[in-house]
Amino acid sequence: MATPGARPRRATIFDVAAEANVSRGTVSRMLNGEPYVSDSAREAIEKAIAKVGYVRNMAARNLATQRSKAIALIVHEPHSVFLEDPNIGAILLGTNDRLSEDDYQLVCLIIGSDRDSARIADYLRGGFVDGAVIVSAREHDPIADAIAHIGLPAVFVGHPMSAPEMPYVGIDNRGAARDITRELLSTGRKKIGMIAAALDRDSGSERLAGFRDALGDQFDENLVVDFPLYSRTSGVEGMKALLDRAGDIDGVFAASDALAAGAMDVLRERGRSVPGDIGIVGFDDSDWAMRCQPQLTTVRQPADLLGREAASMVLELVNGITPESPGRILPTEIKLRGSA
Amino acid sequence: MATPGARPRRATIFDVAAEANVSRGTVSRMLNGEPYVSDSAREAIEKAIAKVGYVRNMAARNLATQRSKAIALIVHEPHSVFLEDPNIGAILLGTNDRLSEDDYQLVCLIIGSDRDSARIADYLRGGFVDGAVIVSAREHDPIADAIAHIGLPAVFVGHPMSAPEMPYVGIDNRGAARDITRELLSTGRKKIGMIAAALDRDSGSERLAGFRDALGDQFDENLVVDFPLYSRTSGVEGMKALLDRAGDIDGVFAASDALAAGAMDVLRERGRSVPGDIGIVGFDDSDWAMRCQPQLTTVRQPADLLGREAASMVLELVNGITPESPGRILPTEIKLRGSA
DNA sequence: GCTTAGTGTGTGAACGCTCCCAGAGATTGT
DNA sequence: ACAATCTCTGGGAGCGTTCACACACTAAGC
Repeated sequence: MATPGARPRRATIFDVAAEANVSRGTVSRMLNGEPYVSDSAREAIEKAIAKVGYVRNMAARNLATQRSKAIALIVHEPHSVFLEDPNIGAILLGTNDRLSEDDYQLVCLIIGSDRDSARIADYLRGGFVDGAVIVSAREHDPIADAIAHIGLPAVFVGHPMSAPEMPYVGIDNRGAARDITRELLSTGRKKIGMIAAALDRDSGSERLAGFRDALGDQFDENLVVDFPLYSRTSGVEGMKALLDRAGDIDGVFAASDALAAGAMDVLRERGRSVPGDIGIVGFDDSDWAMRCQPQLTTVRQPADLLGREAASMVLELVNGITPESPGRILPTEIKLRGSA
Repeated sequence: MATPGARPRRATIFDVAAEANVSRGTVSRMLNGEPYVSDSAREAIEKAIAKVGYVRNMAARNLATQRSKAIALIVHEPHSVFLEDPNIGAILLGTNDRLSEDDYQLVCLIIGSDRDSARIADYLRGGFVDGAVIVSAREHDPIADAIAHIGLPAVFVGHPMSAPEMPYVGIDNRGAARDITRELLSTGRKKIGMIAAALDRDSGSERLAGFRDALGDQFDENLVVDFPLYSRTSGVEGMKALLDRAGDIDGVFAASDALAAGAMDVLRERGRSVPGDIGIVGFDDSDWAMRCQPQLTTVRQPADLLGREAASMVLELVNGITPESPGRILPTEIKLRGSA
């Protein structure tokens, strides 16, 4: 119904060629920065392009070259987490920055529902993108399977347990969790619990493993609670549960800053002082950490660099370079603040 | 330098046609859900598609149809704001949801630098998308100009002052600011200041105008401070400045919740009680509002619906339907909590 | 003066799809 | 029984590129 826009016909490479009195081959070579274009031709083409207002038709180019110069960023999170999790935003920006250096375009695909999953799998198959960066894949993620099946160059942020052979970039969640738990131990805490989350993801289960590593014999399964999401509300629930189980608990490792923030709210409500009565440490160094009172001792993870590195890797894959190692681990850093 | 992937040649519509013993015309009709395809043909084609593993090549389709079934979401914000502002995420998700209902794909384009601007303008011209939703355009935004020039169907979230004739969806910032300021007045405050921000955007300047409306004669220019960004740090600075200018100030309208949160941190530090000594109201009803102590009285704006509505409008435009009114205003709601 | 190599240019043939038209065959109306 | 209509199908043309090849011209090299 009604012609869409009825925009004037766009100028094509033919128009430019005619205007510049050269052939389309020459125009194409010039456009692609290939050698063997004389100065006079170059100049005439530049003038002609400006005159007829030519811009490349990417659909045609994609069809002819069989590539799109676009990379997908696939985020698989329910809406609430997408909004709350600052890491995702930072990864997004890091990826975008790196891709733009090579004139690749980032295309964000958000999986909220199963319906999204199917459509996005089609999209990936459809040749719209040359590669993908996948954030926060779960175990048995249908998208991860689809990508493997299509054979699309892809890099995971985080190390998916269900596809350990795929290229990934991540942090040493286990080591970092171990280190920050030791930090908590070093303040003399005796009864330390953990609010864990997202055990269906590598980050979640590794952080728990690191916690266990640090505690060794002292590890008490009863002092670990876990939740599906790294959210503040889970932190609230988790802290309440821990206090119920052990009123004399004096240290808590929360698997994310948001969890820690929720936990601290509960403690404030119940009149327990932090770090006096109980020490708390988090993970992420997100803006939650700075907003807590006292500010949170936590693990800083370089989210933007994770994005950059993932982008670099996927570009390598797209260009047929096999990375020497399938995974890259970026360093983390403990940020000592007041909460422990 | 190494063949990219060397993936096996993908099945085309020809392969399907051959396998099903029909012509590509019939396959195409079937794929596009057109009438006049016999049941036997349909069945044979379905089998053939499954057998050869066919998926449409979108680049080819786009070239033939001259449309892409994709809509761009253009976010023009420095990185820090992108990460902090919860509205952007909600708009993003709302837009994505609406588009997926019509099987359109959302493509996020983030403008961080000028370099991005140029590349994105090219991208938009390149025929990758059929339309665009633009979030947080500034005055004299180069992208807005580019879009107008290309003639791409576009809808703004917020009402850009430099392009008032463009379709947009927004809220009544001025009215809402007036209402919440009156709320503050109704608690008996006498000396009310405002921490304004982003005056180069409609949201910022309209909120200031609404504040002025509500105060009428009592308006005191000296009690207004303004900042470029709606950020917590601006709120900290702003509150300090206001206290310097008028130590007896007893009410503050912050143009965003993040600003209000910063202001409340300063007040806590200085030992002023909220809402006892001073009443504070914000704007956005973001998660900042719930995290403040006490929780913030604020204006709820339906960010996800803004996204949905913008998506609906751009889909109409793409389909050649001219919206009856150029702009749509969504209702806001005052959330009374404890801060005023 | 004849090959050889290096530059620069033009053109046909894809790329994989949709659109459109011609036409076959079945069904209906008079 | 013949025209008119409706349903379904096949295939040519075109979308705007890139790519590979053929060719023309120039400048050396022997």
